[in-house]
Amino acid sequence: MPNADSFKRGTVEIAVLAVLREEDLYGYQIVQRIAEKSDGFFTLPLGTLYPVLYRFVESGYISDRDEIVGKRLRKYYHLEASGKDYYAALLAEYRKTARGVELITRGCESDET
Amino acid sequence: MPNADSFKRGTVEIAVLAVLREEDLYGYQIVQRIAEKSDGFFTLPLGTLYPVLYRFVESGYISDRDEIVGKRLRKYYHLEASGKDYYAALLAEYRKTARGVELITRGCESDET
DNA sequence: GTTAATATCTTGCGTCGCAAAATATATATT
DNA sequence: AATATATATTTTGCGACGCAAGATATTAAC
Repeated sequence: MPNADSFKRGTVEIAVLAVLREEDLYGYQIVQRIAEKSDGFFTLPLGTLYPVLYRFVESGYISDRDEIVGKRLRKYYHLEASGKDYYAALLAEYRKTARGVELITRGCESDET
Repeated sequence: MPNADSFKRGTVEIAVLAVLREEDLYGYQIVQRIAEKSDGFFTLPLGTLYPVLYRFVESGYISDRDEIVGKRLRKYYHLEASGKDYYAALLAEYRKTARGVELITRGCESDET
């Protein structure tokens, strides 16, 4: 196997933006939502999520606001217009790569001799 | 955009193994063949290819033999049985990830408001 | 004879997913 | 009441790999 995370490069960004398209969410919730929607395939650890969120905030793709629930801080993240554009570009690029893989593997299915 | 190579992580291995499934090839030829088959999408530089080949030889997935053409050395690479298995595993894993992306982006198409 | 294509190989950089750990509150178990 | 588990944010540092860049040498084109 290649490194387990090889194929996931970039898909984490797609996943985060995808769930934020639907609703503002806080970090912990983002992880859960992604796990649900991807049928348990993407189970990103928080150490993966937060750096992505910070990068996105700095890039202006998302914004954050604090809410206090009980004594607990929740930082909600909101997808901005530029983030939607970025998401569209990412998704297009991912699919282009996926098509490339299909092309290159055509006639080389793993079950052929 | 994410780093241009993000989505290509791991796909280079798939591409190399895919073209070697069909025929023994030498390095320079592998790059050309991959470019043809992928319709120009994968244009891997030789600095990317060779380390992959060396890794594969060391893993036993491929073997190499020298051939002298004129005064020029050509190192042909041959896919071994374990390499075929590895290829099958890789491709399955890639498609699993691609399905995950489709799931997570379902209902979040980039053209929706 | 000079340029361009062919061919192999090496060095080093940057990115990013993740493990691991630190910190703190809330809920459930006993 | 004490303990364990779930909730929640944050930081540090590692490892893998695609690539740019460059070194070296042969062959073909002009």
